[in-house]
Amino acid sequence: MNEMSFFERVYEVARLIPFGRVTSYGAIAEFLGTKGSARMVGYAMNASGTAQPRVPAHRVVNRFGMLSGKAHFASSNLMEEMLKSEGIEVEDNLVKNFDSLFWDPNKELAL
DNA sequence: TTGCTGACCGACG
DNA sequence: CCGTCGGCCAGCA
Repeated sequence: MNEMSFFERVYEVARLIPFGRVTSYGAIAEFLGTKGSARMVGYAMNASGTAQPRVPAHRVVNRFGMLSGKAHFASSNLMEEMLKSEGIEVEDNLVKNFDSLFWDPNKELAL
């Protein structure tokens, strides 16, 4: 469970996101120890489409709870639909109750 | 090999 | 308040 590439580590954390919860790129980056490299997390998500098992990239949003990566899904509305499917309310590309739904790996996992 | 890019974040004016 | 810029660093041409 090591020797994994940066991408795989991102996927690992992303898969740990509970159903109906969301987290941010920065939170994952911080958990991985590369806080300033939140962009890498997003970049990793870009390749998550080929990763297996599938990574719930739709549960990963930016710091404001905005669906910044929705444009990278198969359909522009797919991300929002998936979130709604989990009971997450989305309005104008923004996750409602983001503060309540926010899942911080640093806190929840807290090794 | 070097350089550009990027699903972000925080700081600065 | 709002727009702009730099930094972070792993992939890819």
